[in-house]
Amino acid sequence: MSMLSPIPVREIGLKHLRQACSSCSLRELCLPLGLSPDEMHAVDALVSQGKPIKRGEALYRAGEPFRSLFAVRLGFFKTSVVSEDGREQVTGFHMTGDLIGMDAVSTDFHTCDSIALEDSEVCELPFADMEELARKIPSLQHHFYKVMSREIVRDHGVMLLLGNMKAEERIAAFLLNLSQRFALRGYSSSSFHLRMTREEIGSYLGLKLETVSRTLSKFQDQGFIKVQNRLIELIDQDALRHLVSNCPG
Amino acid sequence: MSMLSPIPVREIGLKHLRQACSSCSLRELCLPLGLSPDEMHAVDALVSQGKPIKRGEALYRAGEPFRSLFAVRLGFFKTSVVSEDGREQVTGFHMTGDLIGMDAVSTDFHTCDSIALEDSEVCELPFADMEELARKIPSLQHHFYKVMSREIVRDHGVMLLLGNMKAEERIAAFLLNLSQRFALRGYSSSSFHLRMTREEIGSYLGLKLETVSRTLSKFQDQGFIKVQNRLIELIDQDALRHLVSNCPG
DNA sequence: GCGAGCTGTTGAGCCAGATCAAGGCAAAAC
DNA sequence: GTTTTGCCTTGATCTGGCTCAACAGCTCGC
Repeated sequence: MSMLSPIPVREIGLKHLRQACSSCSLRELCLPLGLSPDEMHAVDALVSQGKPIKRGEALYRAGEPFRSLFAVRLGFFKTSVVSEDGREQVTGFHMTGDLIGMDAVSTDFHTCDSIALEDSEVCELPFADMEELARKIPSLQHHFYKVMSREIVRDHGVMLLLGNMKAEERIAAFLLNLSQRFALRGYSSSSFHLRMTREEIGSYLGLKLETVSRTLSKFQDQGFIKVQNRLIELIDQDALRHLVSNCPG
Repeated sequence: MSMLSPIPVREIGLKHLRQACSSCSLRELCLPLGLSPDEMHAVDALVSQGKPIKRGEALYRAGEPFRSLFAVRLGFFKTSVVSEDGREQVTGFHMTGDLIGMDAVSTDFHTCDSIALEDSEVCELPFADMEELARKIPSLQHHFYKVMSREIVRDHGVMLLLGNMKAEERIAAFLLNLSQRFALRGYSSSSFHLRMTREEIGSYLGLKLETVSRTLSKFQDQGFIKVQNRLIELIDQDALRHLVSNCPG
């Protein structure tokens, strides 16, 4: 809760705080623009809202059968894959409005774990039903193609980061990316709370937690940011941007 | 041409060696199984076959408007993204039967370059038309979701490799992956020709070309493989597999 | 057939980031 | 309110892969 919160709560059932996509302020993040009232209603009928996930709990785990995509309504998730020999790679951090689970379409089983990093709430989009509905609503069909494509593009960006960038550049890029995503959701872009540990940041960026810690301290010494545990304040975003795009030497 | 070649050539037009998906031996790689003859015919009507791309030429480049996905019919491609400051990251190598260009759906512009590493041929799948057809053919709609999802899973695998593995493990994984993909297409899994330079391998794996070269030499010294320029022979696949899954220490 | 580039190999030395180690702090548990 | 536990920071040292450099072998154009 805070700047983003204004999701009007409308009670429909007893068990659920059931709440329609049509009245959700995150609509434009999860769904295509320009749905007619009828179409919107059809979507509402399929999506179940407001499933709570406690901090530390898994929304799903690798190997579980796939049924639904999930939209993060509130909170923060990490997704990660684990190799046979037990090494974890965080593949993404996901916040309000993000759609997750697309990797599971390929095999009908989830291929990664999705863990809540704070108390969260998700909406469930049964994929088979959505696919059927998408056949009647071209923009919905296209939307899902787009969402998956966007994930591919994002992954390519991470590959670029992991394959080419130095520790400082990675961290700077990471902070700027978070900042931008918070801004897009109406939160402050210059001051935010990290939901993940240094180790999780490191796993995502291909670094050890000590390197993450040291680099943040260094940025603080240089006056680029202020770090206080998980509270980050960006003081000089331009300096960070400069680091990301000018480092190659 | 060689073991995979038996695509019967059937002339339809004068300009094109037009050839139907319905009679293409790669069908099961590009298209869903179980299409009816009518459905197959509808697909044939949309897909234009046999566009040749010379070695070194671009199939498309980042920034170009998106119109179609492409199926590699013959040959070998690399795709790569370039950062603002000019660093290249190879995001994938693509061979016969692979579908490429999915990243472009998100913005309607291509986000990466696709370069032929040998003389190649592609089929063009106009995406808007395919989407429309997919509304009438559920399995086709699902197929494209699956293909994109598979790309996401693959990318997560690369992220794991780039984030966690050592040089030797990366190279071993790379060789095994190529081997497996050649096998799937009816080529030898133990002896193949690399279509890419050491530098391109390095870019894909987040290593410098010297490291790639050294590691291949080392594997040869250890008797795991035989290297003769771009010709690779896998002598002891188990040793390579062992490297990939047992290295963490 | 011959020279000019690419492409690949190998060596020597160096450095960014990993590893190992020791504490400190803050929130949760008891 | 104290202990526990997990998370973070910082220092010292080590090393895998990078950098720089020299050269060898192919391939392609002429």
